[in-house]
Amino acid sequence: MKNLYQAVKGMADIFPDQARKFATLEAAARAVGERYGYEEIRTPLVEPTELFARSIGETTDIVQKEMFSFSGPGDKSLSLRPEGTAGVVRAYLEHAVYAQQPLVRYLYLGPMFRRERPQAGRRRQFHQFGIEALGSRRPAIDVETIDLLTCYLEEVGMDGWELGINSVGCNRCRPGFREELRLYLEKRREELCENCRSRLETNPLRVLDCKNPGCRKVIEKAPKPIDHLCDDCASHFEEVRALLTELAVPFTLQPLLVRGLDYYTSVVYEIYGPSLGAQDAVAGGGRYDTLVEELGGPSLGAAGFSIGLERLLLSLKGREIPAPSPPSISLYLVAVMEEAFRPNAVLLSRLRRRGFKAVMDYLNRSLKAQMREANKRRVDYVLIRGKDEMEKGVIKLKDMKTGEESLLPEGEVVEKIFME
RNA sequence: GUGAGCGUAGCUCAGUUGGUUAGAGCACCUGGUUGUGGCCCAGGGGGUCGGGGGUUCAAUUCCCCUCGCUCACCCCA
Repeated sequence: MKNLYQAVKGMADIFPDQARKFATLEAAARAVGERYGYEEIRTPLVEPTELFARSIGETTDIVQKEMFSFSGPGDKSLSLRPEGTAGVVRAYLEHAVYAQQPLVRYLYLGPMFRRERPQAGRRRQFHQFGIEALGSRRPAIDVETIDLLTCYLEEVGMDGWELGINSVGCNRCRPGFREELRLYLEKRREELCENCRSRLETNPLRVLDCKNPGCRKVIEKAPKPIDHLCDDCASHFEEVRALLTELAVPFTLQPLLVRGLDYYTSVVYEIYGPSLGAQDAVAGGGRYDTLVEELGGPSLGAAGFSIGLERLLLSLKGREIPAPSPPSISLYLVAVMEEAFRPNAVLLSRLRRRGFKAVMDYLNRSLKAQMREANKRRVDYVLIRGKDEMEKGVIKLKDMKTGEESLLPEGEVVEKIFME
């Protein structure tokens, strides 16, 4: 058979094997989130393109070339969300949550979309778990989110991660720094890659992040944001580091760390995973103290992070990821003859409602084939109903581990299983 | 957007220096017990060798184009 259709490039089908793992990561996210007081919020997958352009930044790669955009009603441009923060802040403002609660903690889970060329650890549709704390400027909130993140990593069994942090300054100190950096880079313009030359005009901070060897050399001696912080930013960053140290959360200062989303201010950080190769950033986050106001809301502090589930799974590869729910006793119902099919179907429903994991055959297969299937499914018990059982008004219960069989009235099946 | 690699069965892959019915392992189905699983045995289904064009008596194999996938750059989760 030839396939008439195939999945859109970069959009993966997630089959049960893999879906189980996602479910586990998601369950852990909610569990850890709850302990820290973060509650789930679900916002639309589609938002006005302008929302993303305003928040993430007009000049960022994400906005300039990675969004799935299309025209909605009234020719208004809409986009599939490339990240989660913009939508959460939009919802927060639209419903004036700030007027009801001075500090809110949100958690979100779901697919994000970016139109990049797919490769290891990168899909066009990928999944993130994210956290947003809106309403406080205290360094302790930054630390709370980082603490939550590292707690989550521990919870899902990841080790070998590294936390890199930096401060990129706020609206007060950044413009001055940006200009100083721009002047410095301008002088050595010839040594920069083409990409960085255009960044010079649009977003000079991004040059610090360039991996091009030529640019690296220029960057070495470039002014760093951390040396140009205003007093507020400097003391904020100091407090964050002090608290992290006190909590024994290991981190390294990375003066060149600048995030690719423009809304970040002050403290930023990334988690690097082991054995991830080129795409080693598993999670990223930071503070965004001006975004809420820029989107038309009150002036208040906020911080958050997001973690990529596909990448987390990649760095967890080879590791046991526990099933999200404890396995229950499993049964397989065998009908030896057509007349047994209906009573089995009825019993099947009853057993399921009693909490058993139970299935039966719907392909009119032979007894042998049904037994094979039961075995393949590794069920604990098989219930067999054929001519003999029908006549005697009983059903045969077979313990697949021991091979032991017993005849008993249907009503006693449940008791019998629990007794053993 | 740029570069590289790869497309043979559901999966993992062999093979064809151009030549009749293209193979293996796993998976799937049936049977070996008139009503019983695993192991074993026997048999079976399933491929226009990614698609199109060219060269040739003959192409899955050679050439060209195209599509798809993967990886890397870029950027990010």
